[in-house]
Amino acid sequence: MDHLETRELRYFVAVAEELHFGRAAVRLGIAQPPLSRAIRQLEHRLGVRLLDRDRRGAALTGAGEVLLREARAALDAVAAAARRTQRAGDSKRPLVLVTKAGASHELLQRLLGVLADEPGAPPVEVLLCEVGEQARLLRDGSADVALMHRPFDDLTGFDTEDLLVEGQIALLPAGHPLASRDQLTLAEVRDVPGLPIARWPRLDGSYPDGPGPQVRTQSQLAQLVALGRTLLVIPASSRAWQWPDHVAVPVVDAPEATTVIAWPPSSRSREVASLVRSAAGLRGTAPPVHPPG
Amino acid sequence: MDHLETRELRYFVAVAEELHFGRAAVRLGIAQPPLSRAIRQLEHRLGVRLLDRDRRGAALTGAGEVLLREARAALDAVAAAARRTQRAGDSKRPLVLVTKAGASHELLQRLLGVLADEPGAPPVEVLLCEVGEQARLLRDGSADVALMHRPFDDLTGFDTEDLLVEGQIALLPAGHPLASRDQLTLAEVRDVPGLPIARWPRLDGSYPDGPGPQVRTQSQLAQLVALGRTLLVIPASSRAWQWPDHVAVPVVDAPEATTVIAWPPSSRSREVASLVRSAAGLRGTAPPVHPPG
DNA sequence: AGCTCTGATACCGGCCCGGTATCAGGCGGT
DNA sequence: ACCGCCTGATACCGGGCCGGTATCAGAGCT
Repeated sequence: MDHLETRELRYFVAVAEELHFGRAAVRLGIAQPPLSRAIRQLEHRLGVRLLDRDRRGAALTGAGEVLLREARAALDAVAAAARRTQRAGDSKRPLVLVTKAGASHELLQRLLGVLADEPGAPPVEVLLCEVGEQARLLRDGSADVALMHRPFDDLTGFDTEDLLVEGQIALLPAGHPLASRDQLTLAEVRDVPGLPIARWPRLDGSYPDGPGPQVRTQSQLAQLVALGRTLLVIPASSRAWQWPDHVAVPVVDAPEATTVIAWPPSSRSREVASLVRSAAGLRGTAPPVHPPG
Repeated sequence: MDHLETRELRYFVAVAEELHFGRAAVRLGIAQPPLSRAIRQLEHRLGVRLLDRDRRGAALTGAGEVLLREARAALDAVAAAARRTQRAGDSKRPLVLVTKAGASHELLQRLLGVLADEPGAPPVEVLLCEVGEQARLLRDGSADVALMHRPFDDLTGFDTEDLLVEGQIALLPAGHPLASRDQLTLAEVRDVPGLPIARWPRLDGSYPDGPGPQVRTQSQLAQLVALGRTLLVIPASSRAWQWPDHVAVPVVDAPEATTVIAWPPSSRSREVASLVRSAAGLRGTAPPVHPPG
């Protein structure tokens, strides 16, 4: 058996995602017949049936599901190789640090402040992304390091260093009965009448069933809270993006949220190591969870 | 910029490892001119110089070193995609568990025993490898799970579950003065006259400098100990491969060794999950470190 | 039956990969 | 200084494979 080419993997991923040869071909910018042939060759090469063709499209076999998952990871690795190599070519390129927009704002500010003061520190470019995108940007080489949050983000496959452990708060619309409380419990927050928890898209882009509004970005979420349509429980440091119409109330029994700095285990460059060291130096200097007074 | 193909990565890795276009071409089974052209195209495509050509061969640039590391990881991921897909095609294929030959022998025996008794457990094929090979076999899809040892093995990029924490022992030639001791300390074991620590090959195949003998396999090592040429400090459970000519003495202040079960984060199949669960069920049943009596 | 939508097949042209032959240049030996 | 020798680079050619167009085959629907 000789080696797979990324072209074959890209073609397969397109078909597996569209479950339709014609649409996949359009997405790839080629015609349908060569695509059918390529998939057939791939199946023959691997000796495994990947798709069950049908009059109304195609369906993944068990092996096809495995290959879809593996192929995505492999393509990310190849893309990462290209991106990281190109960035290694630019001498004195900045490191890219990615974080969820709005999360861990104080920590990030302090980190950037420390780096600005240190003469030897590498320049850092901050890339803000939406929820759940950090892992992909880190995996495919678009970013060098990420601030992520345990237990919310998927940290598998990364090296991490804990930076900050904090409690969580409920973010409520100002004026809501619960907003005047000093503290809340998870049981009180769950199933609040008229304030269902918002629903995030799954990895495949579909939404779970439920009563809450569908959201895709944090600004959508922030506005929905301000409009009195939903509430959320988030790490205390996310208060940074609190609106005037928001009220934050500590949730005393919520699991602790840990902010970590994460990087791909393969990229152990001096610059990344230095950045991680600077970040680790901030550990234990968490601001108080409750506002003073 | 369009996409890299694995062919280009394989070619580059060959050249980067050989540092010689001619030898790399032989290894790849192609002629030298197309290889030179392919590398040149790759450099042009990435917009980065990867190799400094020279009258006596080639040398990696900084970007080249990055690409070598990344390309190896990417090629492993692609190979893993192929292997895992093929194995997914065989219905009721056994899971492959890889471990260092001789390590954690009792734990492995107990694990296999438990799995044999459980009716729903997946069949397991055991693959024994040499030191440091587990990570690669796991990464490239040749194995589904591995028994590895912290802090000795490189666990980056894998999900793990701790199975067994144990002390370490010194394995000495029978008849050596230290062999009659009840226990030893690291300081005593270090720099024993006439018993230098053996040297293992680095990732690139070269050996570090030092007085000890060069070894590549555990059986070489075992024999060298029996011959009175070296000593080693290993987890207590590795006594399983103790020879009659070996004597094991606990090293009281050696760092603890943890046996973990590891698997690629991408392969979260039911079978792997079930195997990990069975293995985790053995936790805390470590045999005593000191032989009874 | 006929339309439509699916993927499969047939065939052809162009590109790119890989081979052979050759070149260019630095180094070492006598 | 000459000549081999080794390095990678260049030139050119042939074939295979990829991708395009045209067409087929079969099932569901009206």
